[in-house]
Amino acid sequence: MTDPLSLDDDFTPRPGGLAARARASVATPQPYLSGLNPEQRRAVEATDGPVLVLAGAGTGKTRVLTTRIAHLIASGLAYPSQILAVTFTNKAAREMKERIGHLLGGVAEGMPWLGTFHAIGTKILRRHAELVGLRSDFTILDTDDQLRLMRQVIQAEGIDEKRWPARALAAFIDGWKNRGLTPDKVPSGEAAAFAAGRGAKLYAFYQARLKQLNAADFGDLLLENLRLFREHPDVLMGYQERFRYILVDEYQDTNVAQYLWLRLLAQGRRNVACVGDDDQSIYGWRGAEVDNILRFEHDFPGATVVRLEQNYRSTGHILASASHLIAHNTDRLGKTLHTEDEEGEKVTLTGAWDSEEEARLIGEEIEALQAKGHSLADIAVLVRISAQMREIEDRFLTLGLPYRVIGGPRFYERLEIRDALAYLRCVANPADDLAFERILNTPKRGLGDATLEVLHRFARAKSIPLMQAARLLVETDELKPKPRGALRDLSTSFARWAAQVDAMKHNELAEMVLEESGYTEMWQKERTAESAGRLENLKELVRSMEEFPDLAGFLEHVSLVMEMIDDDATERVSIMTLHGAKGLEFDTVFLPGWEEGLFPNQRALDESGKAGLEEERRLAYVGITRARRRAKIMFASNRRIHGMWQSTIPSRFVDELPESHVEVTEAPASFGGYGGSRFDRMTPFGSSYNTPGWQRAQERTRQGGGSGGSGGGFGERDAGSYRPPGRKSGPMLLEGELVAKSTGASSAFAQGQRVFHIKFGNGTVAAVDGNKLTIDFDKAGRKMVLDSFVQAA
DNA sequence: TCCTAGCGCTTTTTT
DNA sequence: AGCGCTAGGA
Repeated sequence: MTDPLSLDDDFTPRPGGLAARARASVATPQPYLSGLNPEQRRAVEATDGPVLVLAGAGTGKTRVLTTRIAHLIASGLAYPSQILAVTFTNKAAREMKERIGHLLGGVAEGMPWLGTFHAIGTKILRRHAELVGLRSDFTILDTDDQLRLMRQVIQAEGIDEKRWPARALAAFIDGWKNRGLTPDKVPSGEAAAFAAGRGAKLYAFYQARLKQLNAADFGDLLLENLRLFREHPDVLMGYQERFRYILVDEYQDTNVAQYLWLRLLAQGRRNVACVGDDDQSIYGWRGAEVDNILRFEHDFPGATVVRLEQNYRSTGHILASASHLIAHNTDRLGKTLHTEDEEGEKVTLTGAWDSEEEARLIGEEIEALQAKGHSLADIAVLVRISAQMREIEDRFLTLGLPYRVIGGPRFYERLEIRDALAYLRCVANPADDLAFERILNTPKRGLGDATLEVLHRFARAKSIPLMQAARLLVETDELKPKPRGALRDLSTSFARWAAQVDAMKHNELAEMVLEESGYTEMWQKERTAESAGRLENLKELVRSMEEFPDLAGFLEHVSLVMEMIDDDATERVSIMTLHGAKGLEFDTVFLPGWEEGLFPNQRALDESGKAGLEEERRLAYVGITRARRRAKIMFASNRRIHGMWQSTIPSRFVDELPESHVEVTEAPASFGGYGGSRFDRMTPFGSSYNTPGWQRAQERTRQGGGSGGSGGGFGERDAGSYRPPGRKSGPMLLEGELVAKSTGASSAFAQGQRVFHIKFGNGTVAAVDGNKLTIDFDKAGRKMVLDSFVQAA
């Protein structure tokens, strides 16, 4: 990367020359600007008015954002405290803070308004909580609490929970909040969709309960901000004044509420810079509005639009493949990425017989890379759905290949951690009913549903929190002696712990609470491998509390930052979903499971049609563009879905890859899934293929297994023996077409014909579509299969 | 109040 | 297949 403006110190500019003028325009040296390409530099220096930066994958998006902030500060346009910079994830926020720190030498700590939408929303809300009916120490509820609360609301309304599950209500309310809708604004049509028209009413009740509990859920962190800004223009104006510059990361992922929030704040000075990539919008299903980015120029007239198209991450073949694929989408602004990098290795495409073999191939390739000195940390396996991970993990476990699953169950979501946190929440905030309810009978103290019911009634009658109700209730004779004693113990314990909040160090207090409540003991008694792990987690929890000033600070961190930083330094292969991979990059990326139904995901197609397909395609684009040097796409012909083996056909995305940038490699023992009878051409006779299954297969082929190419018998898999050592998978292009393409030629099979399939047994052909057969199997039911998989019965 | 067998559901996920 | 929730019995 050369920059015309980064001058050598020895170089003396010719008076009046370009360099001299450039230098003159830059009053102070700005070393942070050097190394930016012209577009990046434009995005950084366009400080006045709205700016939209369309940043393709790997084009230096974060660099532009951080440099822009550094530039604003260094050139005196704003103090760090006058810059609002929002991201979606804590990780992105952390990274940005670090990088700004590097650029400016440690002032990142002075960026109080750099954070996630939710963190900043919380900060603002705490300052003005009383204006929206909360106290400044309000609790932030997680999904679990939310659900429990909604269940209560549904029950209180006498609605059948079977027909109208809390989950569904949660989804509705979430959706409404994502769109910035308060209960009174919910369109009547939608409100009617839940519980026969009572949707909006339930939403209103739920909101009222939140206020009673002095709590906010994630959606509220933004929604209540909107309400605050709308009802109190003076407050809004204060923030408009303060935030001279606003920067937004991943703008394509913003939902309506976030958009409205930004618009309100940006209305003042209009210095808003949004960075995003419409081609990487993959969160439509959770309310993200690609429209926000597509509409930016309309919303902010006179906006400067900068396209970053120079890719610094991937090789030519990888970039070309990704670009060709994404070009099949129609709803996009359109960018043409280019790279100065070499062409590199072609993207590989490999078909496997089934998902087990697919996992095995991945394992083998990784071991081969490892043998060549590649670091496992530079390798990732990206899957469409988490369920795909299991087989891959199993394989890695067998091989002893260290791996790390990213985005799995998170630390703060573990059962024992939530329980422990519930205890701490009760200590910190005795009015936290949801937390109290959670631990009332954990560990078992004989305080079951019956007691809880009494407690609830008592609390409701007196309009007091459960904790207080418990304290009063034990003085009455409403409870039987046994539960009364247990409840008294618990109640006095909490009083004792609460009295220690200011006296003790919070982590020591936590340890004491977990000990005295019998919670630790509960797991100690279990003595299983699992319980040992849980105890370990509890220790880790207490340890991690040290980093925070007090209990309240710790609890806030937990609710907003649902992650723990993993400091394990072992090099590992990363396994994660495609969604989880956004923003990351690896030298080598494996992309298994490119099959119709799985990817593109059938459900996405069913629920969202063309928009769903395009989002799936963007996901594929995100997947490929994570790779720096090697992208390896794979598909299997059989996959276990919900425990049942299913025949699958290759993803349409496979057809959409550009042939000239892709190399089709053969999976040695997988036959089938390919359009023609490649067996005749490909068989490496005289090689070390000599397993019984192989020989039987050869026999059958010689006997003439039908012109569709008989795959029968090739599924024989005696693990380990069929993989000929040392034989390299060779390229395989069939008549210039990628293997998975439908041949268009009609199949040798006819409707009504009896056929045999290695995995599904006998069946009858129900329909023929080119080389795709729909077969009603006697045992396995109806499946769609490529004809190369079956033979005449 | 607790335990367990059986039932139904199953994309993606942040905060 | 596997998990979480619920209902029904001990």
